[in-house]
Amino acid sequence: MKITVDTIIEILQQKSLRVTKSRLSVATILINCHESYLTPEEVFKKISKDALLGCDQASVYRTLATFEKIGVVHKSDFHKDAARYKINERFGEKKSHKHFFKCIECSTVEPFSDCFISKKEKELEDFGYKNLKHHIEITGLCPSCAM
Amino acid sequence: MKITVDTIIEILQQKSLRVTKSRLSVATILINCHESYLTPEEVFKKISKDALLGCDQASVYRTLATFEKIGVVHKSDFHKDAARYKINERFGEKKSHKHFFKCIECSTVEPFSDCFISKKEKELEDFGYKNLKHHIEITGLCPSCAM
DNA sequence: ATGTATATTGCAAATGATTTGCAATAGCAA
DNA sequence: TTGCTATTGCAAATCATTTGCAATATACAT
Repeated sequence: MKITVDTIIEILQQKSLRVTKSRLSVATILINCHESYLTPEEVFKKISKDALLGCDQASVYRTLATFEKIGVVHKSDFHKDAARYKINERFGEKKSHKHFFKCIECSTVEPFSDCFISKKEKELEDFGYKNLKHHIEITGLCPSCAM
Repeated sequence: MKITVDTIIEILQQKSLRVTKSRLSVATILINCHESYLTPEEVFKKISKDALLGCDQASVYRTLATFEKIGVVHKSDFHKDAARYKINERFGEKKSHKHFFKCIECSTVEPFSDCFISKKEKELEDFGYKNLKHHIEITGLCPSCAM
């Protein structure tokens, strides 16, 4: 099933976590931005712009950490400036992931598709590892910086 | 060839970068710790303990950035708390890389071998990308946290 | 060797993301 | 509605990293 705010409410209740305005606000923003990773600050700004939503910046951080723990979002540490979070589109079904290329000269970050790691994950799962997500970084010089 | 302090001196001169006490100090520490990734702070502390070496903490950061730019070290952004640097054992010959597994519960980080990404890198090289290095992260729950 | 130009350093202060303490508040179960 | 306590908002604290700037050291030409 595709994740919705209602799904998140259910998951919170199931884990005995309270359904609060802060959590609903963060959930709403993440679900409306399903296509991209957002920094905590971006989430906070989007919430602040919406009259129906509201959440303190510190609580955005706390909520994102909670959401990561319960598997609702995927956290990426690749961008050094700030963490990025993205909703797990298909919570409980499939793992979401993204691959990036980062140029060490101009810092351009661009995503690319294709994935060779699923095999490794299956291996780890056999050893008892769970909820695996992966992330591949390739750094180097992009064509324009390489010239 | 295996990299040495002398190799680094040559590379610096070749790039018209000055050979300074700070750079030699950082180079010495990195080469003596070829087995592991070090944070800038760890590099700084090791330098401070050695009577023959010396470098301000800010210069450790500047030097590591310089070394990354000229390809002498590999920088890893995987650990969120601080960046990690490791000497490129075989500068100019082969790319170095490391794969990690990080448990989102206990934060244990453990390396694993095997690499599936070389193919993707070759593809990127055909498009003009250069000096490619890669890094694979798998996060999730390790066996003891998964129980 | 000596002088010169400037890259690099050390120091201290600034930055900026993230975390934390704590009192006030709001979910939720009874 | 009441009571318990998880969660919040606010402000201050943290902590890795960066930066401005004057002092210094390196590399190169004389």
